[in-house]
Amino acid sequence: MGRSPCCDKVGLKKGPWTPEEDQKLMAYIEEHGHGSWRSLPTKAGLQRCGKSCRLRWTNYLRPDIKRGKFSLQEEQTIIQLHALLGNRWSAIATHLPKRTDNEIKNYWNTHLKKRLAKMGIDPVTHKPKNEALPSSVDGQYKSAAKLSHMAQWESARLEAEARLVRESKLLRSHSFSQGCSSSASGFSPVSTFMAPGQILGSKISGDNLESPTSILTFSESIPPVMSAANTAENPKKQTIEFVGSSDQQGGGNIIKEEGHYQTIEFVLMQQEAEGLGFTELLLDSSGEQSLSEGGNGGAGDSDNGGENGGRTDHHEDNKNYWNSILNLVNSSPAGSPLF
DNA sequence: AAACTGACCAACCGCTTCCTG
DNA sequence: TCAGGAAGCGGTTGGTCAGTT
Repeated sequence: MGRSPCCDKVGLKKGPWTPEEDQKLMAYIEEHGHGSWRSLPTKAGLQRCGKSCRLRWTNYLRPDIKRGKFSLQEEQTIIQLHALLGNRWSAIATHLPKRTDNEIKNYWNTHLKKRLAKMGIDPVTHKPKNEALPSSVDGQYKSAAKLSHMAQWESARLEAEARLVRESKLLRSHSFSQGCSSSASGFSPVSTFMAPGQILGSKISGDNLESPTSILTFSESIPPVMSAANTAENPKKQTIEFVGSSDQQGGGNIIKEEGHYQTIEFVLMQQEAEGLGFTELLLDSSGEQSLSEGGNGGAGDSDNGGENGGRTDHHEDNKNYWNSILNLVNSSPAGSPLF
């Protein structure tokens, strides 16, 4: 595209931020908001480029950032979401409140990726490294298909969320107010994972805005992301309803394709029937056994009595893969290296 | 005590996407 | 519809520090 680097101007400082610079930036944003990042440094009296200011603010100075070690649940969430979404750090970060995409990315690269690699799991594909990719094993395909559907769904949903946020900004700026068809339960139509009202890391309070392209309607608010405990202890009725027409992207992937709709509906019905949360559904990719069932999943899981003793086909491998991830995180205190 | 090594993470770079005129 | 600017995003780099030799 040939865009000129924003930090090329002479006199602009690079490198680590000093406490004084931090102070200036925070003071300015607290008073004026960030506004245009490009013009901010001049106004705030900083010898930095706008990009650097934005990064410093979003990754470090923002008051709603949680720093420090990742909890067990956060690790679990990252691994699961990475399996679904790949390196879409910002998308993953939307499900980890108070964590930045940069922090998650760093944590993945320095901790989680290595753990998976040492387990013999390809951190990119989340498959055992020695597993031949083409496989005709029925169960594996089913699992893969299910995951794939969920990934598509999640991907489309994220795009819809982004669009919704943009629309909400637009609506606000035009003082446009319109009745919202979302249920009075306080459900924010944007997320199956986030806390109600929390959109892409920011809060939209009060007004439940409706996406013109797709609406996910849940009978109740969905518990925060990947809260296995929440979903397991408190399985809630979840129904999905797509309303309206699709546009050219995002949610259209789902709404246009009847088959996907039905798949999602089916999966959620199944989930509901089994009392499983999304986490369990994901982890229990074979659909045969819930990982959250206490303690059976240890190293001895593969010789779990009964089925075809000693058989290690792809189906089994696939199932055990997700078991192993959860066992890994569960058996390892957060922050203590396993290997 | 010094040199070396590896882990960690803040910050940068450059590409992509979005927005606006 | 298009071009250019602004912001977002993910990959990568480089500085710092702790542990080891």
